Amino acid sequence: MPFGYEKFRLKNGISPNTVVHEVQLIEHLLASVSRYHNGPIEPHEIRPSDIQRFFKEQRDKGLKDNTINRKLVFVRKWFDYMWQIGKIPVDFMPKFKLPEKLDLTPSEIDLDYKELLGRQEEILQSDKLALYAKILFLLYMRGLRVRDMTAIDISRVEDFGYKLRLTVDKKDGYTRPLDFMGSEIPIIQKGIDLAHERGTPFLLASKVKDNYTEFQMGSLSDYTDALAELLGRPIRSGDIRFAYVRHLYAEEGKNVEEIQEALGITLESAARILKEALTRVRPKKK
DNA sequence: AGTACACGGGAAGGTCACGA
DNA sequence: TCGTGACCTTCCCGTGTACT
Repeated sequence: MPFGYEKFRLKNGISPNTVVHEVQLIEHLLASVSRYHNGPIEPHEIRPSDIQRFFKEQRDKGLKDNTINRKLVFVRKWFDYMWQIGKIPVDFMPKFKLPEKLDLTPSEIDLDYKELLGRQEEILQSDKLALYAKILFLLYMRGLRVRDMTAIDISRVEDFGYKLRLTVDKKDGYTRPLDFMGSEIPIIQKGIDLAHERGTPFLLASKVKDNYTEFQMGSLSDYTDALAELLGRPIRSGDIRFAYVRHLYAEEGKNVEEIQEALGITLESAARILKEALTRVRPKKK
């Protein structure tokens, strides 16, 4: 809405979800500045001090540095657009600095992959957990990112008898083989059967207006909450992903190339993730 | 190698349909 | 009509990758 920004962003292929947040932030900013000046303000009248004040307000609300940083980026982006379309004569945002430096260092991950693995059987056999919760657990444990879980195609399954292989086409174009063995097989098989029954190609599906579509993000918490309760710890794909990579390296002795292969990512990504995994993940010491 | 950036993950909580 | 599960919305913010 702010001066055609929404359309502009959408036209540039930015996902609607993101645009909504960007626009919202800009609207908040404009409202805040106008409130302070006791009346509507034109974009070219906005001063760096207005931005400073806005972010002080944001900070006082208790927002984390990362959020501040992200919002700062949104504001920058909008100013650049406003400058491009000639609505403001000068764009001061590239030089804009907040009074305090933002702390963007990621937190430590307190997670022992081996311990989690030790509880897998309990999860798979639990009669308290829905099928999807069990399938999700298996996917999480393989270090999948959620966005790669939501559209797993069951037609890409191979049955080797002793193992079931699902080939996942990831959103970034790479593919990722997932092998399931032993007691994992009946769980995945049930998921595949259910998908067939529902007439959908997705291992995990959601019903939207009487049609089964790819899994909806919002349903995720139903299952991860149940898992979290049983395990007594939150289930976050990022954390488990890092713990998994650390496990592959430190416990299974895999090298970077093998990790790259296992995750279906580039070598650079594998190296970076491994580095971060080794610095951030703290498995329990007994 | 460090920083900037794009945008997707996920927590919280709401709504709605359905069966007991 | 109450509980439950499936789906949906909103908002905060962390992660992966591109850029310099």
